[in-house]
Amino acid sequence: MLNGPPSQAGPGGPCVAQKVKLSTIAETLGLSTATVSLALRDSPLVADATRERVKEKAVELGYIYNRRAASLRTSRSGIVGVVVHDIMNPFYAEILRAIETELDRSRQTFILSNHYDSVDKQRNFIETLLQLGGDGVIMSPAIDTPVADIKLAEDNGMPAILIARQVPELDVPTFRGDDSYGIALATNHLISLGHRVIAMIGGTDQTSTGRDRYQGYVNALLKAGIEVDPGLRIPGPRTKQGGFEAAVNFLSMPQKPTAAVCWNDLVAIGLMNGVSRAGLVAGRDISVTGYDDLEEAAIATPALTTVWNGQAEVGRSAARALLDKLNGSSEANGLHLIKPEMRIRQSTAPLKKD
Amino acid sequence: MLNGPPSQAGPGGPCVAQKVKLSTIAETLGLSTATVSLALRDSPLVADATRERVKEKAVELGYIYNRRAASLRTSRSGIVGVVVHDIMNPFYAEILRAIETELDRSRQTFILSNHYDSVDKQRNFIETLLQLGGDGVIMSPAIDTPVADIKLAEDNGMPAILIARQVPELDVPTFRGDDSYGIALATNHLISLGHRVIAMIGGTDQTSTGRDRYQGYVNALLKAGIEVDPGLRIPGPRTKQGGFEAAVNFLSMPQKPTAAVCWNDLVAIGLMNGVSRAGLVAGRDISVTGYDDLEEAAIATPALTTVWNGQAEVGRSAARALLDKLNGSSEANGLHLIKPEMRIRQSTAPLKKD
DNA sequence: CTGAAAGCGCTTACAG
DNA sequence: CTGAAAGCGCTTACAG
Repeated sequence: MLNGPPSQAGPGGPCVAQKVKLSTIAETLGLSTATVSLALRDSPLVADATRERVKEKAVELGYIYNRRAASLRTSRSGIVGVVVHDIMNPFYAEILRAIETELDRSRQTFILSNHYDSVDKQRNFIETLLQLGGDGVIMSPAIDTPVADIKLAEDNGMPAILIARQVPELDVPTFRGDDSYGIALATNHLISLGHRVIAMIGGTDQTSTGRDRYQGYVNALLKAGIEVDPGLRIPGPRTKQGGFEAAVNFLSMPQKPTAAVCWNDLVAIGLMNGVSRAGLVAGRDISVTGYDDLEEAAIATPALTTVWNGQAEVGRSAARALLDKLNGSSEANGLHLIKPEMRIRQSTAPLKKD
Repeated sequence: MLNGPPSQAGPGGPCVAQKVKLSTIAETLGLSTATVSLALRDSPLVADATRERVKEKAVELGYIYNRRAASLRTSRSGIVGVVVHDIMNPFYAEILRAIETELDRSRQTFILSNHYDSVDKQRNFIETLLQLGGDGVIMSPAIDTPVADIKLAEDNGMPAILIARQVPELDVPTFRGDDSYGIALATNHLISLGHRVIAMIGGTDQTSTGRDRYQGYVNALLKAGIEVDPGLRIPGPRTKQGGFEAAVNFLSMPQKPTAAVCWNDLVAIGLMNGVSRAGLVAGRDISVTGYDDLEEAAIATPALTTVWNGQAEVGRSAARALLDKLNGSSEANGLHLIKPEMRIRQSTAPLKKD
């Protein structure tokens, strides 16, 4: 009992039988927990030699910092929540990638969730995040998100940043593309190629994005003196499947559209696949534009003419705005529109006169 | 000071100036925190009437449960970590969707991360998860994951479940498809269509999956008495881009392959896009098989012949295995192989005799 | 430069 | 059925 080997130094290095905590290190080294705590966080208050001793011992003992305990004390958790419609959608995935890169740099952990446009699922996520003491939340709000749900976060000290979509009457920082302008770019491009009967495929009026994009299409037509025919609109899911299924409908329209403005790249690719089952090739028999300029757009066949929508920029800006807010500044309130740009590839071509 | 209105009951309902905690509810109601705590968690120890009063007051005050405090006490956090190569890859996204569904049911929060095959990023994630007191981790291990990194989790009471990939000499529950068997299905399918010069596109030997798939392809050829030509293999990224770029290489092979077994659906779709730029159509001029049966495979053009790889099943089983472990049972150790199945569509066709 | 002590907001025995 | 008290593992003033 008296001179046996110290039980800590078992064979095999950092073998954690009893949980190692700050106080374990403190006792082993004959220091106070205060000093150990400061040393581990590189406080200049601690002597260099002491800091080294502490850090070495921490590694040796396999110490694991308990962030729950720390954040209970400091009320900063290092957790940021991100909730979007569906991370499987490459549009959001590209945004997330940029957010991840930015948050990693600040050593924030991020918690991800889909809401699939369920307001309940979204509120649930916000509540969980609050319970975990989340520092902030970046969200692409679900359709019909009540202002109260965002306020819930903000009132409890968890700032919110909005991406891709907007909630009316809310002054939180919001980053998204200028949809109305962007879709007009695509529509104008088709008009300049001689097209006059242009369908609009995909999307709904339930989101601000959906309304803006339809409006942009309508405006561009009107400006060119082309009559707007609501029958040329096929609303629907914003997915490849949605575009694929719209193809039959598109091809059987009595107005015989020669071009399609699609809600996004996914719909456009699906539509191109669909019409090609009928032997038609985009860029030859019909013209198709996408929206977003996903990484995939350039390697689609034919390569997709589309509108760059700045996913990476949206993600990066949103993350930075949040980090800024966490550090006390808050200049970023309000709407930040990113200017879309045309990307002309092979899926559009001049109208052939019969 | 004496008979002003109580400061809690400000106008506008649950307006949280001071942070509302358990003790706030307790004081307001003249109860102890113990009783309030039990009431909120539906303990049968508490009288029904008391429970109702507590719950109503909690809502009224806008109380937010502090999970950090609770988990500091109970050492269960309700957090599960999930780390995969890249959530933007639909293969993983489909697995994640199943995991999410399963964990939601048990009210576990999940934290997601990509490791992009960086062992450091992966270890970092595991450490963060430990610091947050994660209950468990589901991972598709990065290439060359050291056993020690998994042990780090397990030794600190955080069980690990492996998906899609394996770490040698590790007995943790592992769920994946039977790659060697599955790729043989695809190869045999092409052989039965008369193909003899069959290329293998994409993948590397650095993952167990990569080795298994190449081996399955080799085995199928040998069994059919076809000589294996290593020159017919084009290793590469497992992405659409990778398949797209392999097309040139594939078309210029001196052996003139008539078919391609692709590492996965993404590579296959990329390859089909690539060869179609040269005017060749899969299912007519060449035959192409994919692997995974992503949702996208069925709507590709041409619809992709592929191998169902059970993503949803992998995700569901992994999540259940983890939940079981957290509840004390641990029968699921070791490897669980899911049997792949052939899905024949339009991208493969009988060899045309010239 | 280091230590003693209080406290973050819960839950858990233990009493009654 | 309810309450008083200790403790989870940190950090933060405050002393020295």
